[in-house]
Amino acid sequence: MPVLDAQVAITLPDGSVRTVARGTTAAEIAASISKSLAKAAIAARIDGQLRDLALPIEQDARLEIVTDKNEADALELIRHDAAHVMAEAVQELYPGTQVTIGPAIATGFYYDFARDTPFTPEDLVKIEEKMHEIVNRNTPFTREVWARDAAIDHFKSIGENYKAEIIEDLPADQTITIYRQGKWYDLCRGPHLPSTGRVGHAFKLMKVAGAYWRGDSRNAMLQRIYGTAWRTEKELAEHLHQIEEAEKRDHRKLGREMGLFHLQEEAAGSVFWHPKGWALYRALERYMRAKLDAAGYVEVRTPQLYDSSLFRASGHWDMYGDNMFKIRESVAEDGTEKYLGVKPMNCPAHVQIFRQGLKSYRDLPLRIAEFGNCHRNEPSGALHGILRVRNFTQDDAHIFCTEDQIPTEAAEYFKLQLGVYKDLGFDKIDVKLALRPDVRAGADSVWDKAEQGLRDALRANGLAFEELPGEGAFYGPKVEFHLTDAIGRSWQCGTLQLDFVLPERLDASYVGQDGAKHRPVMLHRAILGSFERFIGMMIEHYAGKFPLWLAPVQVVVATIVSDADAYAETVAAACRKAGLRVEADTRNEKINLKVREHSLSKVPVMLVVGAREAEQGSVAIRRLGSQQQEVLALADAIAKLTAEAQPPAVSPVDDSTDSAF
RNA sequence: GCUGCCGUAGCUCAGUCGGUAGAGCGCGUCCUUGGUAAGGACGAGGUCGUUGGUUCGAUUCCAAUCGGCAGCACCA
Repeated sequence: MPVLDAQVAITLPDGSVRTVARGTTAAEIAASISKSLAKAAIAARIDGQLRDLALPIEQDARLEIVTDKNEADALELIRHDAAHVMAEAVQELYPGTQVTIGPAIATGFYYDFARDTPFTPEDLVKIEEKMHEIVNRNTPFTREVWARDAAIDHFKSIGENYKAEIIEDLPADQTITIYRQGKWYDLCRGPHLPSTGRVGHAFKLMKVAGAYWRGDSRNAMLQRIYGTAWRTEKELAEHLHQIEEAEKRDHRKLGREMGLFHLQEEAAGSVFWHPKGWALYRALERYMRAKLDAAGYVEVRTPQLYDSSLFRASGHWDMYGDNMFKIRESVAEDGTEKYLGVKPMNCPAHVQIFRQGLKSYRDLPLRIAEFGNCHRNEPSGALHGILRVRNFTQDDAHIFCTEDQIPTEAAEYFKLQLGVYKDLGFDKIDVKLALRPDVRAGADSVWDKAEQGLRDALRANGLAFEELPGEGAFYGPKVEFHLTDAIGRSWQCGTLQLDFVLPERLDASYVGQDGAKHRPVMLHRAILGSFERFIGMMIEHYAGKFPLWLAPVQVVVATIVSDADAYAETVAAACRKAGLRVEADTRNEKINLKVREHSLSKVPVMLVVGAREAEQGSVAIRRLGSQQQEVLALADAIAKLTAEAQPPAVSPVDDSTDSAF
């Protein structure tokens, strides 16, 4: 056994080294540095690991004293401890409730409880009060190491079966630690703050909802209480304010207020696009079509209904049959039923187009695009406004190419896609690579190749990415593009999927230079994802205030006096002729009201006309959000607005694109 | 799909301890012609999500069902 030094060397962040007795705690070292640091200390970072202040240091180490200035660490600790405080509060108020897990999350924490009676909003108020009480008690968190079997037996004996189960499933070499706060204690890996008082009072319980034990829908449903917690009351207030701001942007609310679309129960999960919403949709579609044309895609249109045999062959019938809309077409005399399926994606259809006629390597890459209208029978609980619907249109395309062409095609796609996101107002994009799922088609060697292919393509294009094991599609890995919106929320939109499996299953082939048949590779790709979802997201991103080229109504001509009505119609007609989406507001209302209403409905430009403008043949331009007005001659105003309303840098349509059929 | 909550006028909501309902905004008509974020008066509008049950009587109580909201699960 090696002889242990009685002293250990502690390296502080400033590079200085202190020699202290073995077993000295970080708290003691902080105290030796300064009184104020000892007071501010909430945890320690020992060799990069966040640990308890009270943990004895047994060997040479780098040490950083964590205070609430270290935002990420402080929030993590406060939230995690708030979860413990909440669990204590719940068990104190509602004996018999079992605790399970309670982690810190992005803006707060939650704890899952097993209890037969549902928690009510009134219960949350009581729990919150009790939490404040526990924080005021300021009892220290203390760490204990328990023997595994003893811990299991103990938790079973007090009826905490979920806890016992958690311990049973911990790796054999894991130290079982228990944290105590006064009379209450919980199995926990730690670390924790020095005492409950350090949690502070900047927390609030937000909601209670169901959550499956271990996230598996086959398991019992627990009750999850969510809370938010911050370092200061100010941070808490800011967060609550941000939630209110997000609610104001809700696309369901704005969609109604702006007259864009509606949903109704007779067509749950499908969108009724109103004229204004459809104008927006068409503007986006027109832009996308021009981008695809310029990028050498060919556009197609494929059927909605297919014999089930196609989806059986592709694998979708088995994988996703429960979420497909199926129609029984006939029953044969022997009882055999024949089914049709409404297409839930476009890939098998595009393979059918590829398969028409013999394809040569000279035809590749073949980029088949479709604004593909799909139906998926999403579970009722999944539906959400127009963000998650049962009928949607993908900006879908499948690139049939050779393996050699993958890097170039991927690069072209990245370029196209990042340009589109930029044009649409998004410049923060996170890239993720979703790897093979447990249930999948295709041999592992094929998956190795596909995954590596995407990694290579991402690296070659300088895109940093995070890997997500198990998240890929059943036929191939996928690159996901997550956009960050104006208020910092993340939305998964585009994907690029590399697929060696479907061409095989649906027997797609081309004749190579060697005269033999070869399998093409398929790249599945979408930039927006679906128009419905993307538009919903854009409504929230822009808070309804779209750039001029996308705005559902670009211009409103508003009259001040009814004597200007005829002139207003002239102005509106001229705008319309120039291609602007325009409305004339000649109602017998005051200009104040008109300005207010059109401002609230986010119309970017108002052309105000009164007797003076009618007389001079001019318009007073008033921009949304500005009090300024600019009086211009009608022709000048139209020229100016028309120029501004141009969609961003769309190259002209290239009609010479080779068609393979 | 699961858990919880909810479904009253176009919208936001109040109300009925069981006796068929109200407000504001919006809408219509009229007055007002007003220069950049709400001018005024009057009026119309609801079989209280649907179906069934309990009851003399249900929008109110119960059940089922459909839909919505939050979260979970799912998301080719």
